[in-house]
Amino acid sequence: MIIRIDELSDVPIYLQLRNQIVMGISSGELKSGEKLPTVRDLALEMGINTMTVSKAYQLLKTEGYIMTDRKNGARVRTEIKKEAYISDANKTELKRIVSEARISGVDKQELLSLVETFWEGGRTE
Amino acid sequence: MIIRIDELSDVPIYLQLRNQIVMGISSGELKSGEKLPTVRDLALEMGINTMTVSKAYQLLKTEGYIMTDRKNGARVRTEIKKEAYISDANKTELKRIVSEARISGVDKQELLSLVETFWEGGRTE
DNA sequence: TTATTTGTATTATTTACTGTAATACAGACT
DNA sequence: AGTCTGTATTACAGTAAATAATACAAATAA
Repeated sequence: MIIRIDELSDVPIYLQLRNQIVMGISSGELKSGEKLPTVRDLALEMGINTMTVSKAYQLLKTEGYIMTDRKNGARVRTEIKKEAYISDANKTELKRIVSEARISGVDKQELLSLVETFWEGGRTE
Repeated sequence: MIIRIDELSDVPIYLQLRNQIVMGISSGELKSGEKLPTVRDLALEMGINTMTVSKAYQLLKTEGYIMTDRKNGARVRTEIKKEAYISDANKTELKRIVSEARISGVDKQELLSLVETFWEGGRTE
C-alpha cells in the first residue's frame, strides 16, 4: 500500500498515517489479517521517526483497527467492532465541509457523488 | 445566532468560531450583509480573549466570507466568490469520515441522508 | 544458547501553535 | 471631544508534535 504524507498539512504526521491506514482498510486495499510494515521499516521508508509510526500504531490499536504483537508485528484486525455510529466530531466536520462546498457553489449531486465514490474506495484524480 | 464552543475539542477556539460562522452563512442563518458582533462583544459573551475573535475574523476576511471595516464592524459579504471547488484538504477529510463511517457499519443511505440534511442547513439532534 | 526482530517505554530537546494579557493606534461616527 | 471599531504589538504560559538516543520484554531464528 502506498502511503503519502503531506508535509504542508496541518494534520500531524502520526494522524495522517493513521488516517491513510483506516482508509486503506475501508477501501479493501488492506485486507483482514494483513501484515503491516514494521515501525522501523515504515519510519525508514517515510523518512520519519520510529516513535511517530509507533504513535500511529498505538492509536489504531486503541481504536480497534489493528492488533500488535511483539515479534509478530502489526496486523489488520479480523473482527473490527461495528457500532454503526458517526462520532459528534465527525458530524461537525462533515457539516463544515458540506457548508463550505455549498457556499462555494458546488453542485449538491456532485458532492453526493463524491461521497459515493469515497464509499466505494475510489480515488478522485 | 447562537455560537457554541466545545472546550474539549482539539479544534482551536478561533477555528471553531470561524467554522460556526461559515456554517451559519451556508445555512442562511447569517444573511448577506448581516452585521456580526464586535470582537469585544463576542469575546466578552464567549468568555474568551479579544484577539482570539480577531483571529477568526481575519481568517474569514482572508477567505472572502466577511468584510471588516473600522467602526462599521464586520459584515457578511454580499458577494462571496463561488469557485465551485472542494479543496484537497476537504476531500481528504471527507474520505476519512466516509471511510470511518463505512468501517463502523453505518448504512450508506444514512450517510448520504446526513449530507443532505447538512446541505439544507439542518441539525441532527 | 545466542542473536535478531518486534513493539514499546523513557527521557530530553527543539519547534511551533494557541490563548491570554495589557496596551496602543487609526479611522469613522456621534 | 469622546466613543467605538478592527487591528497591531509585545510578552508570557501552556501544550502538542516530532525527533533523538537508548533501553527493555517477548518471540522467533540461527
